[in-house]
Amino acid sequence: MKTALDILKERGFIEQMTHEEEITKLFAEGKPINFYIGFDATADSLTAGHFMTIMGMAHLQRAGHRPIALVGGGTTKVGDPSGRTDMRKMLTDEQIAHNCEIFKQQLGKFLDFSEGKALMVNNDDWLSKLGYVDLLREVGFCFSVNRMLSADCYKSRMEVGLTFLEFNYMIMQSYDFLELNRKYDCIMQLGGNDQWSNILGGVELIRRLENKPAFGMTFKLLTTSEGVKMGKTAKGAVWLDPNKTSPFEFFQYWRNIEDAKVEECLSLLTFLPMEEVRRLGSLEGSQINEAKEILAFEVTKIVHGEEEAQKAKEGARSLFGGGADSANIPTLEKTRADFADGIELLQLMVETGLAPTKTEARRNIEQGGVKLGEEKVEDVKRIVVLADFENNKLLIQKGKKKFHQVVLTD
RNA sequence: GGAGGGGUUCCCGAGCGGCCAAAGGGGGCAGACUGUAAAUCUGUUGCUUUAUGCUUCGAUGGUUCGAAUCCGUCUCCCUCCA
Repeated sequence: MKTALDILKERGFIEQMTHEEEITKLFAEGKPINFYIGFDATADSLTAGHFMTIMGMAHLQRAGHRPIALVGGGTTKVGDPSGRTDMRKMLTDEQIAHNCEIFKQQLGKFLDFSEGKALMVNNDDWLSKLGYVDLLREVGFCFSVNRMLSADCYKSRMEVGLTFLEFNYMIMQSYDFLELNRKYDCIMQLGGNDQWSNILGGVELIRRLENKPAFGMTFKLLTTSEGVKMGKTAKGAVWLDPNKTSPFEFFQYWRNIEDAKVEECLSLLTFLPMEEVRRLGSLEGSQINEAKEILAFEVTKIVHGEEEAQKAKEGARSLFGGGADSANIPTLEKTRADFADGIELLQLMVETGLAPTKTEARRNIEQGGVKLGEEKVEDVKRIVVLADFENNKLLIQKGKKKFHQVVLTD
């Protein structure tokens, strides 16, 4: 009988764990385990980066364990220095509270919170109430500054500077674990591998203070083969909020994943059985495109629902397959009156977001990268007029993969 | 608190009175090659009404025909001392 741990291991989630033998035994007993993962509310949406972690939680929940999703309203006020070479921008309390609300809603889509099958907490509830001296006396003596400084998450900051505020982050996170342990009997903390030292802090704190077992595990971080964190683009993160990253863009992100990462992504980001994952991952040459499409579809389905995933898939197929059905690609609505005198193509490209500025749009045209429908645009000063539309639609293509359509609405 | 060093375009980093919209690298974008992949090669990379145009080199005030470059003030960061 496979334990939840076996499943996570088989799918390649696990990077490190604190007490492997004990953890293995614990899972083998089959009793529900209360575990937690924290999400700091640094932005107004979760990202693709969080998604993998959430999948880990979902697998554990499916196996009967109880996740505690912790939203870091309090820790965000401090700012995690892990993996950063500069200090985080300070957010206002209102922004943080706002972000927390959004995180809660989004998390609710991926985990089953009914009938106490999962819990949602906000560490601001207790961290903000801590008294400085009380905290120092309660947990301060458990932390060795020498050891903290040697922790990985602070190393990168030793040269450029680390503020006392950030230095305390580890203590805050450790305190969270202690609090959850006391209140909800939470005995395990998971997180991305960059959280390893923060997690260790909590595990050791509980073991010392409560004299009880506590465990930590970290998940592998998804990176491209160059080692760049996956889920990031030049424009920023790939968001789970459809208003920040449209389902179509989201789909395309995974559709364009590099060959070498297909199997890993299928395994970590979908619920497909492992035999299927391995079969798809072993496809070679252009056949691997089939696997990429399945990956993109499955991930989009989990995040945005089956309907949106289907639309994105069809939209992509028609665009790249040369079909004419462009119903599901990003659209800009315009009225006929807007085109009375025609509109500069440069202007339209900026409005659709295909180019950030007119200069950039001009450059794209000069370099031969812009198409109107089937026509390659040669003239930088091209004016778009009603006659360019077909069935009230006009497709603008920039480069090979960026499409946007303008639709006339009257 | 004292003494030094520094803040340059998305990032790193040169420039130290005109030849600077600012070297080089990274990243991005476009083109070629392809499989909506990777690698490679080429071009490009402040903005606009493309011009002997406009706005940029931490902020501000000055010197100068002319300042990223010199001077004053402010601000932030780093190192050493206390």
